[in-house]
Amino acid sequence: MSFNKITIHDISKALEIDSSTVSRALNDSPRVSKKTKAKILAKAEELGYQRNSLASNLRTKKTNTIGVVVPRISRNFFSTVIAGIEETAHEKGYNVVICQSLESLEREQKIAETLLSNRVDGLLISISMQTTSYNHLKPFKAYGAPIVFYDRPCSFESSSSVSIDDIDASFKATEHLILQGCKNIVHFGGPQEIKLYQNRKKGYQNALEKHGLDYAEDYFFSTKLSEKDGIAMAKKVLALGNVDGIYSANDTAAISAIQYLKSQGVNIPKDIAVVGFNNDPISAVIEPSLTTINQPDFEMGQKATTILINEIENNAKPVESIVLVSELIIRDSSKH
Amino acid sequence: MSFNKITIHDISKALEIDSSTVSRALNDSPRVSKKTKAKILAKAEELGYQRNSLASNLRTKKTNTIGVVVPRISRNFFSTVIAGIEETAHEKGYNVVICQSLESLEREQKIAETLLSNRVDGLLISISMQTTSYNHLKPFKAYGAPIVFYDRPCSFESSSSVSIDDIDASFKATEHLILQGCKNIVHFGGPQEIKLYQNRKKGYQNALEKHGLDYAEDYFFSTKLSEKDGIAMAKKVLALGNVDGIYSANDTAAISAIQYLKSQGVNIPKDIAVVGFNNDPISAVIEPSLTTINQPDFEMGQKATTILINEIENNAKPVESIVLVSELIIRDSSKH
DNA sequence: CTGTTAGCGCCTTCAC
DNA sequence: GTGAAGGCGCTAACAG
Repeated sequence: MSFNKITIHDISKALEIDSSTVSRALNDSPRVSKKTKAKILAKAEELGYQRNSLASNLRTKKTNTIGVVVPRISRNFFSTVIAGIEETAHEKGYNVVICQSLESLEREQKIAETLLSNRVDGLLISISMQTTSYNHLKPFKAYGAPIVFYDRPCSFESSSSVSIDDIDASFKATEHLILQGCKNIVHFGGPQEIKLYQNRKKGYQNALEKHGLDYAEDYFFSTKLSEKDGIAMAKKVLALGNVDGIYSANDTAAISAIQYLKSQGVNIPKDIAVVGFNNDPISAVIEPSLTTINQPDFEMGQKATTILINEIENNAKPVESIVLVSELIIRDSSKH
Repeated sequence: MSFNKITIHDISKALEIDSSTVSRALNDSPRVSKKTKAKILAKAEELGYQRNSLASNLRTKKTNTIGVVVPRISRNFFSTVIAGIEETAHEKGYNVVICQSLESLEREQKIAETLLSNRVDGLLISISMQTTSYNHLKPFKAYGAPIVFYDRPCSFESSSSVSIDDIDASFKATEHLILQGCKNIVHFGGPQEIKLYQNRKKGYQNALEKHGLDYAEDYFFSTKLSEKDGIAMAKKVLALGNVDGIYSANDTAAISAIQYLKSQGVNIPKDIAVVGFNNDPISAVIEPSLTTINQPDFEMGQKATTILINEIENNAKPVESIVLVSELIIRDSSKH
């Protein structure tokens, strides 16, 4: 098992050059002559030297790594945010460590501990649905590692957060239906313990109010975001009889609802117009009649990362709360 | 900026107990009396001590971390594999670092370098579509860090690989259509530079051959796996006129094709039966008429991780190639 | 430009 | 059971 574990000292010995010079050369320091630099790099290559970042990071107290905590990578919304995070991070010379909390506080706590013990320079986190206490995040601040909350804002000490204006997006969506002439608009909502879904409901109510329409309890359906919810709700819609508009806070539900309604002979969007979130690129292909709310997800990843790196490198103070705005993609306005 | 950077020495001083004992206590060594252990843990808590894994990993030459390279986390297939990987890894006390190559060799190389320099104990990798040379993986072996290839096998030195028997899955899918009475079966294939899609085509051809059906070039459509391919292919199917079965190597394409065909008045599965891959849980809801091939994706993640950890911990020699088998989920066999 | 010295925070012999 | 000493691999003063 004589494995190849070459250190700068091996290069140093082989060349009879001090290890500190070797270190400088490997870090492309300007304080080493081109000639020796070349010699060192050649020898490193020859011996199959592989830098040990653990040692280097320990010494410099910097890992150039950002920890990212995400509820679930498989959700298209989040994987797009991650893409934005990675783009900006790599651009600025940072690595990214992605961890899934799976909406579990316990996992989130464990993740936080590992990330901190591995001394990430900063943390980007979208807290789990279960998270109500933030003790597991305090050590980061105590260590001088900034935290930026994305998507799910959170009033925790002084930390930046980047999120989407959900009330505004919902308001736009609902108003769009109203302006098309809808009078009986149903809202497929999400779990009301979550701020996000509270806000979406609020935007819906605001739009109704502005246009003099009444809010009715039985026009609000709470879903658990499962795939089958759409169908169940579509059935309720049919039972109500007079529904002419649906604003869905969840694309999965909206799509299966449309599918079901169509199979029952309902004409979408003529009979019932639908607005939902376009979190899945495939939904546009599958369901072109769905007017969608386009969320600035990628942009959110970029923005959050930019803010975080600024706090890491320049000790910038938190910007508190940045809110991004969604836009409506209207594919079919031929209602009525 | 007086940040809280407590080390074992701070605890050591505060308690007048040597740092080596503190270290032992924090690692729950049996060679420390319960009493001092309790005292140390209490003090650690009190001072807000946070372990520095960089130092500890540097010293022990073990990170208890597995590097995972995945082409794209947003693909449902891969995120399920990752779920399997994480389950097994965490069970056995390992952390997981997930990196996306985005099908780029250049990124894959950079990722490999960072993972190795951070001294992951082993690597799980599904190589990018661009990858043909494996020089970036050699240093892992030189370092004694085992590699396990998952999903996209790869003959690289002696390394284990876990993959799915694609020929078998395709054969089953096609045979299922034949046994239902289909005679003119089209295959929606993937890029033929990729082994996976070659194999899927081969399984399709094998089934035709076994049942005495001819393979026709114009019944094979090569897709680039984009969302729009399904519709384009559905149009070709209609142009052919006599197609009564579709075996799709890609669920996205299959679903949009079905949607399009239905919109053109085709009865699925009566007129044309379809079998595709169920890589997206939503597809089952959206398109219940799609008979699906259920891939052992989660299982693959678990298996690959088990093998890797075994190689890491017991220096087990590679098992070369493990092949997992898919099963068919028949939702509607009422063809004709 | 290069070498000397010291130490990041932790763990692990080896003593006692 | 606990302490003393040394070093994992690298880098950052400080010299010269």
